[in-house]
Amino acid sequence: MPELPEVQTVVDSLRRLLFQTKRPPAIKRVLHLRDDIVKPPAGCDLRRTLAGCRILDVTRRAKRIIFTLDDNRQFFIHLGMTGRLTVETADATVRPHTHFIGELSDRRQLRFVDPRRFGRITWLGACDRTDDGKIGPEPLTIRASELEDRLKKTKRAIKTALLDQKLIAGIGNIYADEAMFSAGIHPLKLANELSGDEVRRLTIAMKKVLRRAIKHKGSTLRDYVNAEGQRGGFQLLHRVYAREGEPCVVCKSPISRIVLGGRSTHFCANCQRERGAGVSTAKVKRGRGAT
DNA sequence: CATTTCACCTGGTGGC
DNA sequence: TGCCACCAGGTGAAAT
Repeated sequence: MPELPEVQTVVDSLRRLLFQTKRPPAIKRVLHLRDDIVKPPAGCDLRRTLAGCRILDVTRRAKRIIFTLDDNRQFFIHLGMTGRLTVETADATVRPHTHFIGELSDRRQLRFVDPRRFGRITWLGACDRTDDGKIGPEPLTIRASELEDRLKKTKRAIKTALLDQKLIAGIGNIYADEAMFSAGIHPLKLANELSGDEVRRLTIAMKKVLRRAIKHKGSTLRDYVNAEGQRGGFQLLHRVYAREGEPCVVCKSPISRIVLGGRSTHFCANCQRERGAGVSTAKVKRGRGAT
């Protein structure tokens, strides 16, 4: 479930919690670890490897939470659909489906909980650079020209393309739908057929939606919380996602839902036209009453 | 090679 | 109340 804004919010809160003192915290020991959430599974004994490691930094790349340890060693946690990563006091109740507990130097605990177990802890070992090559650029900083180049190379529907982490990394189902609504682009439009203007609109809309979502600490539909256990608030500001049948906030026509590549896809058939330039929702005036 | 489908998991919801 | 089908923020392997 967590997409870029939720992951960024987790990272922000983790940094607040972990780096409040001058001395970087250490993982004293691993109190609990379910082995089958570790990648590569047979690679290394994470319990032993992590014991005594200092956490020098926590950052985000796409939907990954990257921990940088001593000697440039890194691992990252992907939250999958239902993962939570929190820092809690030792006496806090341990939730069901807790798969990792690391005891920190100040006795607090770093805990990873994930009921569906789609999340993973990936050990990267010592490396200068996270294996970036395999995933696409960051949506918050990509330029319209680069997005256009990448979209030109695929004939898939634009919605499907946005969800492809190799094409652009960090966008998931909620923010793909929200960004396309904001840009006034129909989800079925073919990626390589977007005009230059449409790609520019999409680039701007995507960044705007993601930034606003980060400001509201992400969307909590069910499980998602930040490292302090707090829910996000952006779900209240969704304009199309999970609003099937409800009136479009711009034109009042009912929001449509289709299934695309196995994923629920929400859009306004009036504001997001499949052919032609479409109507930029930013420009549409609410057409109330007789004017 | 590009694209689509499916499997991986658990839990919540709504219909009967 | 119980049972069951269906749905969910993701992604990588297998099939087409």
